[in-house]
Amino acid sequence: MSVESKAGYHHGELPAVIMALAIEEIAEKGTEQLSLRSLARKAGVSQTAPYRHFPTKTCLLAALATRGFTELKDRVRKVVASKDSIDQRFIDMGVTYVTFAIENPVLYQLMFGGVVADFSAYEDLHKASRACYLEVRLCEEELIAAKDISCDPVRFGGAIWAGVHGIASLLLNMPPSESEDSLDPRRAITSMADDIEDTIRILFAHLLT
Amino acid sequence: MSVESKAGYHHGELPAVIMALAIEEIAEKGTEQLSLRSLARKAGVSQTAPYRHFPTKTCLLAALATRGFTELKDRVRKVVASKDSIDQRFIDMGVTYVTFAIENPVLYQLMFGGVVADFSAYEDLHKASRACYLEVRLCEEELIAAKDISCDPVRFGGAIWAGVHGIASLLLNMPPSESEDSLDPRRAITSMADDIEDTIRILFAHLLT
DNA sequence: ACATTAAAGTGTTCGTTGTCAACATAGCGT
DNA sequence: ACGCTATGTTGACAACGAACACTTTAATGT
Repeated sequence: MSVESKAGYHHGELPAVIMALAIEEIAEKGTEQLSLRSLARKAGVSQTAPYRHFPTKTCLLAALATRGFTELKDRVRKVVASKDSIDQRFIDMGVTYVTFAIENPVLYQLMFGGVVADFSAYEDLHKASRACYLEVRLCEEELIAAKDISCDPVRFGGAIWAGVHGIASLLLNMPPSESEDSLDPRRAITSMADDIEDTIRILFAHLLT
Repeated sequence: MSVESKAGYHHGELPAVIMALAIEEIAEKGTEQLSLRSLARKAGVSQTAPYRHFPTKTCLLAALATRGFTELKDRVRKVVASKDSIDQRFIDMGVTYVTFAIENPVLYQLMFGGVVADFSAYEDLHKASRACYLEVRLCEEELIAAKDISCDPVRFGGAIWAGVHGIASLLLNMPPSESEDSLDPRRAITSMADDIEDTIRILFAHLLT
């Protein structure tokens, strides 16, 4: 009917709608309780319609993780492409990373929580995660070149990534009873930078002598 | 009978058997594909027998996470209780943490991967995670006292925890194509300490001036 | 303008799963 | 010996993931 698609077909919006609803439900009930059928009901379509776009439940989760990697990559790319100083760019990259995690906790958990067991089983996801990581690496390598840092790029990248990723995970998983004020990414990173410098120099350096 | 009954009842071993099998299956197929019934079949018991011990599938996952937090806490406690120097104790704590993550990837992901959405819904899990975190904090506070470090303990703890947790997550989620040699926890930590010290001093310190 | 076609959604079905209630058995304390 | 409680069994049911054949929409080429 020419009636305004009230109950009409969903055009190409169904995948986006399903994904959005999935994020909501995962945030509420967790990955385990998520059901494609209930998503379909909430979207007002047939119970098996989502399968046209996501052949399997894990495929939906993989698609969400892929979207996460892609968006994070784009955000980082913008930072890298900016005209700011290399130092500022690097800091912004860290802030961007942590900000993304806080703004998209569900996606972040799907990306790094191990729910999707084997990335290589989903080509898009595998590619996206790789592309995202390479973008971060690119920022790091620029820095290495600019600062003439004398260390293995892989190890360097690992160290930085570990720090940033650790902050993000910490902020997401922290019991809410303590340090409520530290939800600001910029504060968290500078905070960490401040303290960890002394800490690591004092402690871990011992092991290196 | 004192003889181990072959096809008899499982006595009190069923929970342990189910948990062990669950870890295996999760490692292979991921959390999503895990089924209590298949576990029961593999254990050679009735399909609903596990339900006696784990009223719900998420309860099983929560129990595994709880076990993880408890064991990690115990390991950290041993380190804290040792007679080594405070510096050494602290380093050992970090190594213990990362080692645990590498040795028990499934447990670690259940503990921090967000599969169990709401810890406070499972009292044991909530308590165990809290106890584990407090144990780490205790080690950190000893260090703060010993070194007379002038910073907020919460921020200090956060920084350290982020670093260690980041290393662990990094080692677990890293695509296997790069840096295969870095699976040794001690190397990973010293590696990070080596690089991150320069890195953070060079970069993040900029922000603090 | 129209027929053809691929994409998107529907309805139905099947095997499996999570969950539950009713029943059975082993081992324990008394 | 007796009953109690732990634990495991049996059978049942609704919901789910997944597969299939079918219908409707939108898009396209001639």
